[in-house]
Amino acid sequence: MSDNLPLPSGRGGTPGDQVPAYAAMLNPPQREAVLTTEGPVLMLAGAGTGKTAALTARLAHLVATRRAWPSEILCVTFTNKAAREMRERVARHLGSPGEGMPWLGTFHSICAKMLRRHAELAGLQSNYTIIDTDDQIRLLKQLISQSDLDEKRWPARQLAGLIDRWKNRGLNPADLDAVENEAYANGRGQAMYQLYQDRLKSLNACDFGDLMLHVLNIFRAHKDVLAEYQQRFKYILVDEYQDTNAVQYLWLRLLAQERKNICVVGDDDQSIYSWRGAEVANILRFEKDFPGAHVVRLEQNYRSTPHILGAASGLIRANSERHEKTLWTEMPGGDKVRVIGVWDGPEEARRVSEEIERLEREGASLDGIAILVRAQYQTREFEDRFIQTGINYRIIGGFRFYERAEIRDALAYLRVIAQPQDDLAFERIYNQPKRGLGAKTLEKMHGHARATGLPLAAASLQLADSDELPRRAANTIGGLLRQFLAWREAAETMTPADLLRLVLDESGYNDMLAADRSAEAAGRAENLSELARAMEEYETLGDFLEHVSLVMDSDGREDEETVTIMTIHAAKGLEFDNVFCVGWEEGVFPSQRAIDEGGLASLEEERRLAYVAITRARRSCTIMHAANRRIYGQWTSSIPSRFIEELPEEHVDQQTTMTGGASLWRANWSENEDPFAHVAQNRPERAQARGPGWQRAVETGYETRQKRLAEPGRSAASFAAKPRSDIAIGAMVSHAKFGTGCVIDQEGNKLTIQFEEAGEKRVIDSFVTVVE
DNA sequence: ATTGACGGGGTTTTT
DNA sequence: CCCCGTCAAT
Repeated sequence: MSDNLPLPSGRGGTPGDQVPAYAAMLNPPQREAVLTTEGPVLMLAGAGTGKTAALTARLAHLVATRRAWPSEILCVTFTNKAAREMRERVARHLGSPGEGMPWLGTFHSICAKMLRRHAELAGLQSNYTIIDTDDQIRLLKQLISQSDLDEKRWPARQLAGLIDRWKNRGLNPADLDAVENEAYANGRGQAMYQLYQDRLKSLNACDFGDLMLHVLNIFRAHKDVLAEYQQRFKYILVDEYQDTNAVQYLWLRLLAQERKNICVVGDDDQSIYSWRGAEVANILRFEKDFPGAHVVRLEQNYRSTPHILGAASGLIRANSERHEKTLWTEMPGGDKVRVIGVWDGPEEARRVSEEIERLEREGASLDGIAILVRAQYQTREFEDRFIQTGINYRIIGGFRFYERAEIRDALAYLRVIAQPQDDLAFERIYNQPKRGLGAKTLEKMHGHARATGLPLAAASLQLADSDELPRRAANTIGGLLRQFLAWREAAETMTPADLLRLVLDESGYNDMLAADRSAEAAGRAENLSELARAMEEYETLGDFLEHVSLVMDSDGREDEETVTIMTIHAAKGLEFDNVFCVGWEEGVFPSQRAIDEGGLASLEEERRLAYVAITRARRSCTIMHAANRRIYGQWTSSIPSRFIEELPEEHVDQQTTMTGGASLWRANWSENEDPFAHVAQNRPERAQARGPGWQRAVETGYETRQKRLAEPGRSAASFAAKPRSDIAIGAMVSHAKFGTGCVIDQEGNKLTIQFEEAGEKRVIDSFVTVVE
């Protein structure tokens, strides 16, 4: 730290030198990370150690001290959320809102921007389309069947996965070796990859992976372009460096190698995306890549209580490949991490909802509560329970807004307007709404397009003017394409939002929804108006389309307080006062796949995931596991996750409340002979004693049963729900929230009801009354 | 060109 | 178990 910059001393700072606001709140290592501006810097920032604060302060510092203009700093994040947050905080520091930093964004959005400027160097036009996985799969399916391959044997998904991985590694079709080539359809991997790339080019389109790969290719082939960016970016900052993949790493290395002012921030313990191509090795060998790198460790945690931190740290210590870190906190007190064993999944959900109600009574906000699951399917149980008890909840993930069918249809119309070569989009909507065009017509259109080399839409127009098609179909196609011509003209003068409304009207899409009496139609129409509303802030159609594919996320934020249910992956980077980690059982977490395949490495990734989960908690963390769970319809008995056993005993409060007591545990476990056999294998020294987790589970089993029996109404009714005798299928019932409706299915105490207003819902029978 | 029966597959997914 | 995509039948 050789900089002569004002450091805060005491309250006031050195005389005559005002402490910059951005530096005032920083601790010594953070300040070091901010002030070491020149040369490579590796910031190892543990969970909750204020790395975003340090990063934004560094940005502010670079600008405030005139080392660089905002436009000369490249700042890369992984998520739009992170980019947005960074942008806001920097603006606050610099006191200047507005654009400010043109090169702050996600890897993909920055590459998209670069690619727009140099599209021709990648064989594209600058208005290229970015296709999503859905389009990708559809395209690949076409190519596979055209290549006389059996899509059953060689699924498009598999090929898509391979291509994605190749792109993540920076490999073009020509770069594949024989082994890679063999990976698909007996040595046709390379050819199919090449075919796909050619096809994309002719569609003037690229996929997500291409955004990085094309730019990397341009940098490699055009030194002048690379040099321009190397000159421009005086400083480079990278967030979440542990999540970078090979192509991103290569891209960064090219950009940084001239000035070497690159600062990367990350935490190898939070690397949870290796299955998506992220390479922890990037962060582990940064010092080798950039000799003389300055390493700063942020270890003071500002988020969690000592017990939460202790539990998480103890757990992660079981991993082998990592930068050793010692997180500490000045925060006082707090409860131990609670570990609660329950009988089955429904009881788990019930316990969590009871705890949430308790927290509410204690004055906690629902917004500060999160339920973290390993996999999406686990959300179901909680959703059911929260509907029943009326706890506001929201599930993050699942389908995103712009992945819904109606949104994708609308976007397809807009894409065809913006980019007539977009065959994929045209194909999606040529018979949506139904126009009486079928596979036969499509086939002819494709054939003509291939024969003439024209885009699908243009070829169809020609075809419509010939006698190749039945008159009816020809008229329909001709009419549709004339509409597109008109819309394209309208796009010149209209705002994108108005254009969308016009298109939805004139295409008959709105009519189709209006005619649809099903429960979802109203919601779809609502989504489309929301889409139009979201478009209001964009000036051109092109802007909007890029934002949709790259930036738009579906934060349908509501004003009501809600509990958040989400996967651990989705929770990274977030924090909550009270966290419930559920489903900590072998086979669920760690997942069966991680246990079966991938060996130690994937188990360690699961453990990092567990670490991320626990460290989301500020004040309380509760870990749950069930003895029985229904997986794919089969009831299976399960044993507590090995991660529970790895938590340091002094930070854990075991509260197993197993219905039926320890005898049932043993009964369940006996099928598996020795539930902790793996522990014995991995840790010979514990073979006799078993782990503390096991001990705790057995010891507390009985006592809590007594408690349970003394508490009527809390028995494990959850797995013996009896249907109400006064309700049968066909009955008319009334529900306080959803109004009246007709019972269309009855399963135990769960009813599926077709409500007159609210559509089809699943509710619990005790919440309805019989009408008439 | 829309409907029903089957069979297969079913982690995580920032972009 | 349940959702999906594909196929055969109206």
